[in-house]
Amino acid sequence: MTATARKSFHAIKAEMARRIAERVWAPGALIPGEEVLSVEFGCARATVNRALQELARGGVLVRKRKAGTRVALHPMREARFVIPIIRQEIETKGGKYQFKLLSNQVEKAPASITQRMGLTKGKEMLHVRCLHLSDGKAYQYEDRWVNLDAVPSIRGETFETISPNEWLVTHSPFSQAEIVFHADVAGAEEADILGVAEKDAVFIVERVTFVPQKPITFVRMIHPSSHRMVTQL
Amino acid sequence: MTATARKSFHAIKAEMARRIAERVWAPGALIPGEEVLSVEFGCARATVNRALQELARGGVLVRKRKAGTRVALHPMREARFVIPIIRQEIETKGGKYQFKLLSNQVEKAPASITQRMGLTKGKEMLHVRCLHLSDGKAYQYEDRWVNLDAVPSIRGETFETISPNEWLVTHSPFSQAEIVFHADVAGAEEADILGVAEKDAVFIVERVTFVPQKPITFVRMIHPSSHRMVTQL
DNA sequence: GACGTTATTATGTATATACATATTATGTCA
DNA sequence: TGACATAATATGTATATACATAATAACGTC
Repeated sequence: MTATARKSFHAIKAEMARRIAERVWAPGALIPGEEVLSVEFGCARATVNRALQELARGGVLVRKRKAGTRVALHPMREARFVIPIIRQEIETKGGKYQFKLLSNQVEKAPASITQRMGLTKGKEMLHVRCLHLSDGKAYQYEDRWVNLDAVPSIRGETFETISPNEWLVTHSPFSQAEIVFHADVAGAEEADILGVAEKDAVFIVERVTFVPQKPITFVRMIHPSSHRMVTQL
Repeated sequence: MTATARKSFHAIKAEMARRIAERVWAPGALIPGEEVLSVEFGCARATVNRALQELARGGVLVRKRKAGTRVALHPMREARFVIPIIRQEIETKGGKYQFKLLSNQVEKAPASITQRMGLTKGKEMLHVRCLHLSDGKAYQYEDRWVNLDAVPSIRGETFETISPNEWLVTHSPFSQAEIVFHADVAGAEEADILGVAEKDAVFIVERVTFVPQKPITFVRMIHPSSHRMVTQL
């Protein structure tokens, strides 16, 4: 008991999660303070604190100084999913990854893009379009605009061996992003590229990445309706 | 300096995040050890450890015992979104929430449902369908199946004042869930209920919740194509 | 009783220390 | 040289202690 039985915060966290799941600690109820729990679990307060903080960050507990800790009334639990680079995503699913460059040129960006990135209308940007395939089948159509002021060195890149996705990941810093998911019907061009029927449903992910005050890239990723985005919690 | 300048792990984390974002610490590079960093930042190793651990959990760092800490080569950053209860989601967006119960009865569940939940084929389950509205406009069509063995007390509920969503959140435990997002075209019934054209795109979220070994509920939530799911990271 | 001040209290964070654990590097022996 | 035991090392975790901070409760004044 003195040697082996050092309680880890993992065990304590799990036990507390169990109590919440099984309603030993009901939603909205105030749970014992850290001091009390540390005595109950036979460990230091810091250990209980770590367990409680992690649960609070997961959204199942709500903590307030002086007021104490209570079980979240509406467990607005957070779903977390990883946003891997597309090649990894495909290879993880067991597919053979390939990509096809469709176009790569500097153009005046349409208002819908510049507005989204907070840039001046009609700005010249790099426009790259490519198709990512899994086992030879269209998996994602990527339509990307890159702010050349932020990443000037991308200008000469041919993207023959590396996708714009990976190039940016390894060559450009970024610290913030906004991601939007939605559904739409495929336009004529999209349908043609993805090899689906026009007006078929598509799953769209749009992402703007930037460092503070400086937009880097806007990308619109379009998946056929067979695509599933899955997460566990 | 002695009193005020106690470095918080927040500040250290931010500084390290900056170094990663600005490529002072390049992708794949090994960064200094905790001991070294604690000297540099003038704080305890535990403080550096906490900052490093949080960054590692966010996916921008990869840590391995003995091997050290390095900047993630492919920042598989995780997007985290909160899954609030639908009423909160609508009210947060500034809409007036209402819901309409469409049906509520015990039926034999179709194979697609029982299979998804790991239950025996043809099992009797509670089938509840309802429509959530924002400012009077269809926002989400909810089609739910509840395992009566897991939540027997739901049998008598009329859902006149509370939605099945909220009822379950407050009356049923759950510890795990699987969530799937995808796009599809609206079927005739869905289109009718949501008030959109048939074959229009819809955004679908499906969720199975369960406690270990015991499925609780399967819900299919269908949004019109105007729906946007947004997250920042 | 309304209102502002002060005490109290639970959580939040920092620190020094100690030991645990995983993994790599090294050294020894056949 | 190769296999295997051993040492070295960076991170992982626990603990006691101390102080910071936010929010409530208690109190006293007007």
